[in-house]
Amino acid sequence: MSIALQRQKLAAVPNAAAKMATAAPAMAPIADTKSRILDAAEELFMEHGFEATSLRLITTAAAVNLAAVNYHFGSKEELFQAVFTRRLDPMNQQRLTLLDEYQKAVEPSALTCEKIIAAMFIPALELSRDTDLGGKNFLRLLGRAYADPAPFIREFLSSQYAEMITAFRHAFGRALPHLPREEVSWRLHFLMGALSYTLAGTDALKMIEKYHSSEQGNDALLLSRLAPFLAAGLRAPPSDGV
Amino acid sequence: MSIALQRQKLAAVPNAAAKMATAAPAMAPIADTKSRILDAAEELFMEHGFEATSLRLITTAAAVNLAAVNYHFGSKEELFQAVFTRRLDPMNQQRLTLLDEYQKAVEPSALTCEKIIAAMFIPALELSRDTDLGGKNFLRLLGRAYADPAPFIREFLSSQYAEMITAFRHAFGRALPHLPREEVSWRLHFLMGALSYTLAGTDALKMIEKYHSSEQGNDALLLSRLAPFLAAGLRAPPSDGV
DNA sequence: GCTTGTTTCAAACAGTCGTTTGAGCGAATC
DNA sequence: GATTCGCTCAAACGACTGTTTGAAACAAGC
Repeated sequence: MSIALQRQKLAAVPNAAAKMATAAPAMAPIADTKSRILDAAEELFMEHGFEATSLRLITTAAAVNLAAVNYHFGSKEELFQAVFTRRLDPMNQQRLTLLDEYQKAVEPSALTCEKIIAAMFIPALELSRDTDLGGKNFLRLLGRAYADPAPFIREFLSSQYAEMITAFRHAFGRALPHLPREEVSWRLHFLMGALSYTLAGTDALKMIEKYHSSEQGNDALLLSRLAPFLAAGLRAPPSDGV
Repeated sequence: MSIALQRQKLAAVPNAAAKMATAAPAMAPIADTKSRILDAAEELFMEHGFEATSLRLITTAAAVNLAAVNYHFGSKEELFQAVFTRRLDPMNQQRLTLLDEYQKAVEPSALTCEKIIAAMFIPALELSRDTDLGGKNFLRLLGRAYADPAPFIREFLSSQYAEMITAFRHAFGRALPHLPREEVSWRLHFLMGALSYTLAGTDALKMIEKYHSSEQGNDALLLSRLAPFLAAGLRAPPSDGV
């Protein structure tokens, strides 16, 4: 294992350089091995889960050799994490940027709940709209991962989310000054639940198909349903203890 | 496979009779093989998921022979379903009974959203309070299963839930007559999301520990946080399209 | 042309998986 | 007392798992 990792790490920088050099002159539309593996893994992990997806299934779908996964990523677990970082990192960064942008526009007052919710959702929705490569697949995969108790998944996700959650809890705290901080934490928790469940489940997609047969703007529709529901919940009077 | 199933089905009734006969005179506290398997499976499926939990792990934890699972349940999938039916069936039945009871008390007017939410949550909370055998384990397992895309899990769950969901959608429709039926469906969907995420995640338990160090009535506390949030969301003015 | 370094390949590794088998157990039935 | 029935047991089945290996393929640098 350590040998393979050393191999990969040593290879990393020269590999990237070589990729750039060949990518500039040639306009071959076929993705490189690493990307093909990531794409296939994203879809298959979503479909079958982590444990039930074998490397042979992934490498066959990606049309690469079985050993390529261990060569490029080190292990199956590291491949799984790479699938997440590729999309999650930019998405959470975009959320923070958007939140900051909204905040600056209304300074020095606080943002409305609807605005904060939009800052959380729009990057996720844009990702799912980005159909060039399985955005919807990824959101469903993400929703699955939330419920996965595997330690390496939970630790990885909470570290990826820590910064983003902190910023949004702060924003909601400012938007809801009458609410105890503890209550804010709880409601942010419920909000994340409704969000991940909606984005992850196949039910939401079925409902969209049922009521609005494949028209464009499904994601905007989803937001327009979800935002009023959540904003009203956030603004509810605090519970009076037990 | 079919032979094992026939075996099991033929054995079912005489087995139960023998159990009753031996249980009456002897007061042995050790559960029978079938229950021990279900208990161990419930905890281990929750901890590791379906695919990552091997039958050898389950049978070792239950202190029974490896072949006992296939003998008593037919297959690993059928064991998984048996784990769910044991708790889910009574819980959903209790939800319907409670909803009916509440409804009769206020006839002919409609129930409040809070009452309907309580009818959904109290049976779940009572199950988690039932510490004699892993109630909390089961709710977390259930939350995981919601996000699982395995066809046999999804079909099984939606068939188990169909009757309950229909009844509650009807009740919410009566409680919110000004809301379009489509909007009611969406909000029930979001409600289920916040619920399952809260009950399934380890985060909720951590938050309870953080704010209220292991006092009794955690479940009531959870309900008192969740109900106002959800009820306010349900009563929000309908969204005005996109 | 030769060497170096990066990537791909077929093949094998040592395990684990769910399931099946047939022998054996104790208790109930005739 | 012999037989049947429900149940448990150790052992094995073939299939599949993630990972490793050493040899080729290929392009870049001297």
